[in-house]
Amino acid sequence: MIEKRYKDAFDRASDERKEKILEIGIEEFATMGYEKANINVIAKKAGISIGLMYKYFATKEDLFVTCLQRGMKILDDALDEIMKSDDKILIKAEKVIRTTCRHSKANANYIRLYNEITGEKNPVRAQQLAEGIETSTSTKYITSIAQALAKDDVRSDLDPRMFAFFLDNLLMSLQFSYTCDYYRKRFEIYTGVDVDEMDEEQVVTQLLKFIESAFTFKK
Amino acid sequence: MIEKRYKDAFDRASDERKEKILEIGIEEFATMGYEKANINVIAKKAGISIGLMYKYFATKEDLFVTCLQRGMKILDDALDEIMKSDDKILIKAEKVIRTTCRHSKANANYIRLYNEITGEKNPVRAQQLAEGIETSTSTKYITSIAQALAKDDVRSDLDPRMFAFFLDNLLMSLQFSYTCDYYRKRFEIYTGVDVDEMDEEQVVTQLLKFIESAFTFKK
Amino acid sequence: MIEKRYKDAFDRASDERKEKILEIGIEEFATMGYEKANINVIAKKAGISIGLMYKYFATKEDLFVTCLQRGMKILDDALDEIMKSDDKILIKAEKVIRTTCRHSKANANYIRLYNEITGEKNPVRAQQLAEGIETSTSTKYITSIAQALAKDDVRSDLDPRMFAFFLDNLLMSLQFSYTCDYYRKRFEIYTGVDVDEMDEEQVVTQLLKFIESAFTFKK
Amino acid sequence: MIEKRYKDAFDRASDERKEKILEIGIEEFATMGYEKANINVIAKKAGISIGLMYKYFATKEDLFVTCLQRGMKILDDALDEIMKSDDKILIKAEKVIRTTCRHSKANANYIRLYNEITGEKNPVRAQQLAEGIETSTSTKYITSIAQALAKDDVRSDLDPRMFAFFLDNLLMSLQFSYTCDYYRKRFEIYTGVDVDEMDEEQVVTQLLKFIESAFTFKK
DNA sequence: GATGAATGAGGTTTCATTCAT
DNA sequence: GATGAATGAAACCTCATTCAT
Repeated sequence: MIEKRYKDAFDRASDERKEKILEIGIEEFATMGYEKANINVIAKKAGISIGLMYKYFATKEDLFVTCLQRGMKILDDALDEIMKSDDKILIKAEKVIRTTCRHSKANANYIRLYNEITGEKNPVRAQQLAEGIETSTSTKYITSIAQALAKDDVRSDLDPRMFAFFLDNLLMSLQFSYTCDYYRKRFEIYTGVDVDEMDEEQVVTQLLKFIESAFTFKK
Repeated sequence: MIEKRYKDAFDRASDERKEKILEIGIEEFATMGYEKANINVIAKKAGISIGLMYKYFATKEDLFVTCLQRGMKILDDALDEIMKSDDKILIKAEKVIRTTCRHSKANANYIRLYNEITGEKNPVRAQQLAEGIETSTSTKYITSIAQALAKDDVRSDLDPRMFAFFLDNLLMSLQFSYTCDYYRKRFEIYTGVDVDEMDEEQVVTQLLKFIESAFTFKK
Repeated sequence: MIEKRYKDAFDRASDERKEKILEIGIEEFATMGYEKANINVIAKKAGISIGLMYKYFATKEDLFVTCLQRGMKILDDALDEIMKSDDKILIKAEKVIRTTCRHSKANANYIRLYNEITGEKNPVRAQQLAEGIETSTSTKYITSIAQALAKDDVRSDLDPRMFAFFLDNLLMSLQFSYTCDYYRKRFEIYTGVDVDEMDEEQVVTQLLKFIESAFTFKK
Repeated sequence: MIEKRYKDAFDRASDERKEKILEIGIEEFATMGYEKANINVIAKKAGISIGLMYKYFATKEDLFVTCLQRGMKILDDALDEIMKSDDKILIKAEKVIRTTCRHSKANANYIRLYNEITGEKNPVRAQQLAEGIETSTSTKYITSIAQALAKDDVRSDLDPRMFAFFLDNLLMSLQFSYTCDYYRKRFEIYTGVDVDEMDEEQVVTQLLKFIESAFTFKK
């Protein structure tokens, strides 16, 4: 997620304004979806003219990607905090799960934006987005697991990249279950409990048990 | 997914035509997404007039849901086959994973339709869709796991519904990784290999190991 | 209203079927208006196929006109009954007013059809319709008044045709006030009473008084 | 007829443009009728794009109502002028009739719009329209008559509201007879003269005589 | 006589983007 | 820098009418 997708003029805008535009944009894209979100409406809600919006962003897509980048950065920073600690991998895992639950509730719209792009139909855009978003996260997971593997903290017959992949699948699904309408209902159908009523501790404990063997099982 | 979303006239159409319309519809919705899919284009590709299309389906949404129902039925039938066997749960799991891989390749568009609805933003529709689609699958998983639990084939400190939920999260993520552009790239970023080049056996083995403790771990 | 606007096949249909088609047609045109009425819906409600409908009527307009003719004939017959009596003109007037009130309630849909055509925008069609419908009624009024004039029952400085015109204006407005949504509300705004709650006798009395001078005033 | 049915953007348009749009709109709705009038055509004739039309009016119906309001205001203002004078009621009546004739010729399209809504089939809309349009006129008539009644200028056994109602029925019918195709032909059938050839004085005189007793008759 | 599947032109409405001021 | 009026392509949906059976 390196490439900037806004025009120089956006840099020159006041922080307050930048903040507002992205906040409103995230809100709108998250609740309406990319296609149904209306850039004129976003401009109006953000208190700027549509003309100025186009001085800041060349296209609707650019605005969307910039909103997305902002959301992803916040999630990534949180993950960073956890992953750079010296905790044992099992402790890290617990922290990550717990943080995932909390963040999903606190930053629901960022997760919804993320969910939005997982449905991207244009192959080129999908690839670019995936590269920008997944590379950083995956690297952190893979590195952590590889380190644990070196320390013999993890069963040795598991491929660390596959391990990271499965782990992130579970976390991603959990995020969506906290934030996206379809996934929320699905969570309720499976567990019998609305996700907002669900005891967070229960989720953390159960998920940890579920993946326990990957960390501790020795042949 | 009980209620029919097509008009009686559609029942009276030839099987060949029904087939064609749904096939084209699935293709179009899967590749374009719901919003960008164009009913007039679907009608033209299916070789019927737009007027007739509306004799068959009252709205674009009805056509979409009918396409979806068809796709889901096929996936559900396949799952049924596996789940009603007497195999031990670990064998079932292996079969399900393997079938998931195969089906995802063979029926990519059905999975893409499924992916499409996971992004549904309208809460009411999202709930209806989730109920229609997830109930059947979840019931099968939960039942199988509960039976295994009764036979002591599974660690007893795991909630069967949570277990089923985590399991399905992994399978669902796998399906999308085989079929949806964003998830495919993500798969490659994590594993280092394009999903089409990936040895299916490797995926099955690694995923089985990942979830092994859930099935075998005893305190 | 001489010209027949249906095909020969309609004549050959059973009376029951003819009845049904016109009844449903009148109902539909009266409640939906000409433009929004749907000929396919009329056919379905009447229990015949749309194909057969077009065997009976060449166009939607022809069906409408045939429905209209039927409605007008019934109203005209009732008027005939009154006008051919030997009553004094003032008695006739009272009878006509009273009959107008009753008929408007009993045959609301016929009146609504009549109201529908008073808005006809095509000059040629408007003329044809007016000729077909108004000629018969106007002749009756004018003749009656002329006879009364000859007998000196009516003030002599009034033109009988103008007299008839004004009289019919009042009766027509009354009909619409009993049957058409806009006119009904207008009636309530003027009189303060919903037309269904209004005492019929009150209407008859007041209207008779209103036009009294035309009949009795002598210079 | 209080609530505004246009968007703020319409207020900001130049007077010339507002004028043009409403003028063209009135013309189009008056000659084609609501259903057959085409917004795209109106926009084109008014020299603006269809997109801008929808910046001014949210729906076709809103455009129609705004056109209607404009037409009604002009008619209402004219009536105001007459009614607020101190003339005796018989003089007022004469003036109103004469003005009605003139206005109907000069502002035929306004009257045609009015005629259009008297056929409204949707009960809720019909009521709203009637309230917006008839309340003001009826109040003026009823007040004037009640005042005359107090001054004993009018026969006392007539209900002023009924009186006003009958009076307006005659005037309304006259308006339509000058402007709407069906009513014009009907006028000719009754009087034997095309309304454009008819001497206005003759109409005024005859109508005054017709209603004379209401004003002058004493038991 | 009777059916109803089939057509397709045409209408309303949306919204990303441009550009003159 | 900032505005917001203006554009117009494109999408969904309706329905009178035809015609093969």
